[in-house]
Amino acid sequence: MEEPSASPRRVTIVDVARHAQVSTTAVSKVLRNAYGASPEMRAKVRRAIDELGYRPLAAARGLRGQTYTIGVMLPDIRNPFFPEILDGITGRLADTDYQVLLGPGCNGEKEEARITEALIDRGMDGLILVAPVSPGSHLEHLASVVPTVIVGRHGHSAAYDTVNDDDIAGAALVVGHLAELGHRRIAHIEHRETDPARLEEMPNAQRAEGYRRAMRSLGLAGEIDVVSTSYTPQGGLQGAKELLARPRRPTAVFAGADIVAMGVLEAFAEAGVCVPDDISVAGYDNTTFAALGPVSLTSVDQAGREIGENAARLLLERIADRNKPSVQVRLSPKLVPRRTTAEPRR
Amino acid sequence: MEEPSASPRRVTIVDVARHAQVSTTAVSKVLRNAYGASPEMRAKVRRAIDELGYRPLAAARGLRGQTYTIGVMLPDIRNPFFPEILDGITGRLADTDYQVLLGPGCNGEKEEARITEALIDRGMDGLILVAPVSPGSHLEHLASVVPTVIVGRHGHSAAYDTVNDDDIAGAALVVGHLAELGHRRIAHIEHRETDPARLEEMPNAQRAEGYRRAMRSLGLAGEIDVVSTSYTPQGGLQGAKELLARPRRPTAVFAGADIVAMGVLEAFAEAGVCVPDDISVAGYDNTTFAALGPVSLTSVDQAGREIGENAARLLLERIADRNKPSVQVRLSPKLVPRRTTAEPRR
DNA sequence: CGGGTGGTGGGTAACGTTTCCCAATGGTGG
DNA sequence: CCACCATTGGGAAACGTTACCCACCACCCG
Repeated sequence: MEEPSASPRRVTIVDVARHAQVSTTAVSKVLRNAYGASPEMRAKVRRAIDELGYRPLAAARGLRGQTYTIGVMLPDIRNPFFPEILDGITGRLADTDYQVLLGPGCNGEKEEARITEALIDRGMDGLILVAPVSPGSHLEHLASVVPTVIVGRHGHSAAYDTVNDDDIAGAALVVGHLAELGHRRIAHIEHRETDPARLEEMPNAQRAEGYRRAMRSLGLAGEIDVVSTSYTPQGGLQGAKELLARPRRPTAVFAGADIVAMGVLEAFAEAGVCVPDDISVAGYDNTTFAALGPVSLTSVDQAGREIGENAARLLLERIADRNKPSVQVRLSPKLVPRRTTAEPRR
Repeated sequence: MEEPSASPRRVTIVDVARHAQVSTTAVSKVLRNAYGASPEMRAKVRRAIDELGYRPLAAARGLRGQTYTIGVMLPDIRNPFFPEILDGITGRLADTDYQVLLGPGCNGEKEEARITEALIDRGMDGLILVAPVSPGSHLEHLASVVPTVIVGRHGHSAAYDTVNDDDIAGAALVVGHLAELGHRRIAHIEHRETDPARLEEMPNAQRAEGYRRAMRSLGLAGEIDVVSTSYTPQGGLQGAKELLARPRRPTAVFAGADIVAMGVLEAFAEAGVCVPDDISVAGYDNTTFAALGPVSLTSVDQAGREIGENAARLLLERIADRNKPSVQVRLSPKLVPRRTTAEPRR
């Protein structure tokens, strides 16, 4: 009696070698485009590969050489900004042998460490970490084990490359836009940052700092009003409620991220506050959500695709030469004014 | 002269064995909770593992046994419904040794095949495919190679388990709700399905079929009006424009997915059509977007978390026993009425 | 004509883990 | 007291691929 679906043993490099009447070494050389194989040999081996439908097993490759796999970690799969970055990464990697795998959403330092370790254990050739919250020392450690690119986190290291958007400038764009419309009482909702070490490195902290600086430079230092919650719709909801409870309500709210603005808009709708007639609202990230008709949220565009492309490019370069000097790429944000911001009511 | 950051060789099972003064076999047994190790031995080995900070290398494990990795493929990372499923999966797997990795977004059969193959090449112990578009024969092939669970696709097989929501019933909920409000001219925007083989299996086709059946059973067969586009905001935009151009405009639109409804709402806003005063709009999936204040979209809840939990559970069972009979789980949808649906204007 | 030299091809030992076996021990029932 | 068994431990051969090195063959140059 035979197993009904006894999976037929996988085709290996040995089968290919036998079929093509060459050595396994030769097949391996062809697979890796390595030196030492004549054109005729290459053609013969490739034919055998096609005829047998051979596919190299990443696990076995990883034991000696590379797995041709890049691990990507996104902090929050729900934030519609991150898929843009991912598109940029996969786009840049599309015509290489590399394949991207994603670690699933994670929140918190502990979970993040678990996932980065899992990615390393699974033999990733390189890591792209988007807005990681781990302390810099841990990032350095990771980078010493495997080529790494850090996206969306300021502060740099000789061990890894970084790709960033200028969040200080982005915040200034928003504040400038609102001030130009005539607003003075401009409030900001930030993502609470407790760790002093991260205070300078995280984009959320930079946006808050950019807000403060811009307010000061416009002579609005006295109007600075920051609410600390989190970069989630719930954070926006809560922040907006706090602002509505102020004795002197702000006339404009700069939410640190579009998903925060989502919560803000919801809170205002519930409270019967009209946007932009009663209060203007601006977000950050220019997600697809912001562009949407019924929302039409003023936001800041970060060119997520470009960020991802740069990250992938730098990672490939670092995989090729692990000792190359580290690179910092900084891109510039653009304001996208829409219908949630307008002149304040007189 | 020494390398500045010459990555210190990884700790292996051999190091652990030496440190604990036992054989590598013994360490392996402890790692896998296998038979043949006394409690004292286990304690001794575990101590050595902790002291050395040993972590097993998945690639090496995969060569003989398991990699303790589950591959998940989502069709569209931008559709906010899918993270719910993912949460269910990771939740169910949280206190096991298994780790989830995601294949990045894919569209089209070819891309899907590439990613599933890449996941298999990378030694996944099991696959969870969400709403795959590949032909059934390809799914059977995959399932013969590696334990597989198919989510969100009707039609079953002895080779794999399935988890579904009853899309026919869900569509009926929406149509029933709109009819009860007094609507008769209820249109539907579907995701175009060209392949006849998939016509019965894909959720989008089932929703369209459910719409038709519900219309007929309510005596509204003459009012059936289906526009075929795609499950994207752009698809909704285009579909809505087509409907607005009808000589007799519908009074209600049932979009096959919330992201489609996003586009519909945008088109209506642009055209100055008021929702729900002029036209009612309903979606499907009950995404976080639908719940949002300024949107408040009537939708159908699919219990994505529960879907994911079931998928993960079934996959673990199938990994444990590859020859167990296949299981089909079917969950029931729930209507969530919100502010985009109302009585038609007289 | 001897000895480099550059272009080919292959043999073999890793890589880190698990699986398959066998050995030793001590207890147990006939 | 002998066979048998259950328990505990380890040796060694896989798993599929790549890295390292050596052999061979022309060919060219002095």
